[in-house]
Amino acid sequence: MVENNLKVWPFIEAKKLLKRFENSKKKECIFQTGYGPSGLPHIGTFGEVLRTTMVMKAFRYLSDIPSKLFVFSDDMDGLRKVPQNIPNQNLIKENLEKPLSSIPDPFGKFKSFSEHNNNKLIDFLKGFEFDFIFKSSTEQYKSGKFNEGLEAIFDNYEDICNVILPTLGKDRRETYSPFLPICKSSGKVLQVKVKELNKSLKKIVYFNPITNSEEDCSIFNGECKLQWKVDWAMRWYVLGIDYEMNGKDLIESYILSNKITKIIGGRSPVNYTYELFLDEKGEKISKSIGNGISVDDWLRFSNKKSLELFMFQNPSRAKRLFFDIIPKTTDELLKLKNDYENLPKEQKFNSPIWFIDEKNEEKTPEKISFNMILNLASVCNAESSEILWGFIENYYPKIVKEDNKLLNELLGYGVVFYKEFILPNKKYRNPSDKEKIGFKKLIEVLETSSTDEEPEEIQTKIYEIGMSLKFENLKDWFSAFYQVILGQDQGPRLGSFIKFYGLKKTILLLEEKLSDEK
RNA sequence: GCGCCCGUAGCUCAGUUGGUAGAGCACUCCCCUUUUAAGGGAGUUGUCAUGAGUUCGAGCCUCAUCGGGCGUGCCA
Repeated sequence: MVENNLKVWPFIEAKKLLKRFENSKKKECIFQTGYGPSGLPHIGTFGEVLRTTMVMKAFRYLSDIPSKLFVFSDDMDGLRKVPQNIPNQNLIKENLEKPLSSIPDPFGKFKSFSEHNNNKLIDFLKGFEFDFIFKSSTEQYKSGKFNEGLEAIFDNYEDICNVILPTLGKDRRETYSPFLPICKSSGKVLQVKVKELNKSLKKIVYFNPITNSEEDCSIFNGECKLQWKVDWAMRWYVLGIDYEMNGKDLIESYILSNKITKIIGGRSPVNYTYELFLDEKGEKISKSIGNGISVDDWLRFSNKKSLELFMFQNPSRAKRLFFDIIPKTTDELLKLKNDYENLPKEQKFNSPIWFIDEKNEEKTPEKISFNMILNLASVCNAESSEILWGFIENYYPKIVKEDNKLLNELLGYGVVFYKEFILPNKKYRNPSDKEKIGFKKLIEVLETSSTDEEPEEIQTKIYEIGMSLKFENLKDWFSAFYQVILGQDQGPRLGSFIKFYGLKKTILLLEEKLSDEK
């Protein structure tokens, strides 16, 4: 059997699901990932959706059972703190503790804060062409779709409390309730003790500190929501979730939700715990601290596929997420892509490429690595990818631009890298009188040169200027160009540089530096 | 205190079911060079955190110790 050779983690996960379906009458396999819309989607959200999608892909290969992915937004949750990265902070402050879907959009574009963030998430995920169905918690509650599950929780109220209460601290134990009523006068999510269950009317009775009176509310149709761990269990139960992964920080929550699911007669999904992302110092990445790097950061310096590769590798191992791994991962991607074609068919399934870029249409010349491109960008004033392309073409004369879309893309990232990290750190020194004469001569020579000239010819002309000025060490003449004109100690071969940078542009650059001098 | 994860070359990390320790970067040398390397080739680098145990054989399995991270309140 081919299946025995499928050893990468998404296939191992998919096989667990196959086993689950052996004794099940279920006709559909549902995957779920969760998202808290109090902030914008971050790299953890992305990783979870991507990795779940990879399991789904493996499952679809192994099984004919239809499958779908729910991306569930907890937009019924009360907002506890004002996020620091948004406008109209006062507006949010006035609406704290209300469900996210009842808080106005501080950006003024949508009906609510959560709708804004939900839309950001959907756009974000669509940008990666994920195949998913979005689910809003608020919508599920208010439409009554959760009623069946809410009733199951209500009917097992005591058993559930007996599971949760021992895990809570003393203070919280006093106020805990699986049901959190939504205050009818203030709209806030109330964390209050339930005094009584009205079993015939399916209502809860509680003391509302806002109105200072005893009130009741139905458990149905969004009049109250469930506390998180119970909510998770109820959601598995009602939506029939078969697979959900979570970060290591949620292990305890999963165990509890698992117990609750059993109590209400459900079956917990197959679960996979992935490790958290760490920053450069080895500490947990957190949205509020802002350490580590974001999806956007990554995509400024490399492509989506490299980020996907990073997410594929070793989810069960804590990984440090900082800038240096971007070029590294990109080069691994290039290598894997180049190797993929020659893999025996059964080995292809174990390659990350099968999961992230099965068609694998775009490849790069074997000898060119992303690290090399970045080095190249840092030495040759890479203001545009055209300049980089010139150097590459010079080195690999047979290369055809139209056939190397991916390479071109990478050159673009090289330019970004140059502008971001190299350009701001440049230090230009003033030329000596002798060097000034040399540069003026160089301008004259370039002005009379044809644009057809080969790099070698230009190189010879520069060399001759150096000779005519009798530099003690000819190297100093070339160094002067790097230090005065390019703002760095070393650089590319000048003949090539001027050719690819452009004669006219080089003249302008020289004139600019000569007149800038103070 | 308890639970889980991690500790492999100077740095960042791979090491599949136990079978002679690997890669990239860095470093050294050579090639290429009418100044250079961004390139090509060769080379150096390890008490696999420590100590014991199981085994013919341990980076991998077991136990203990040390060091780091996360969880163990609330919230999600």
